[in-house]
Amino acid sequence: MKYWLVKSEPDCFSIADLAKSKRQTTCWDGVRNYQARNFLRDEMRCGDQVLFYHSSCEQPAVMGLCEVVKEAYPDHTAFDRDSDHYDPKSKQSDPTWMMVDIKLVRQFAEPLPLEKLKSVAGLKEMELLRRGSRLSVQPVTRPQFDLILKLAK
DNA sequence: GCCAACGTTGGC
DNA sequence: GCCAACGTTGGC
Repeated sequence: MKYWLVKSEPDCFSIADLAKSKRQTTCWDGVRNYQARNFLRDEMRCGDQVLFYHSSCEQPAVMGLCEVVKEAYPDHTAFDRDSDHYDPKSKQSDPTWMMVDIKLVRQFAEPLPLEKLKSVAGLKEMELLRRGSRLSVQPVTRPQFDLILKLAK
């Protein structure tokens, strides 16, 4: 099993929005970065555990835990002229962009702020904390993942 | 294939 | 709103 962290701007789609979604499940659309796409497409498997992170907001934080419930399939928003994520270069016959479905497992009782993560010795190597890191879908190691769940209690 | 210009991300 | 870091684009 693998472990991941995905970023979302809460103004756009928050963990509360996920909690309100049908079956507490959403398609993770709009990823338009090749490295992130490759993780989604090539490595994410059903049952993988996913940390849900709020970015570009007042308090950037890990908000809860999700899991992958559907593996990669074409991101239809890339074909939609009216979508913010429209990409004319992605063709139905050969889709450039993919998405997975994730389901909420549980929201943390308290957000686990970025500021806190920075102070934890065992998380020094996290991709999230790397200077200039912008990956919106990123792998998390098992020890990092376990530590974050422990901190979230 | 290089690299400057530009656009985006995301913390602060 | 600022700005550093990064990714992409496109001329050459």
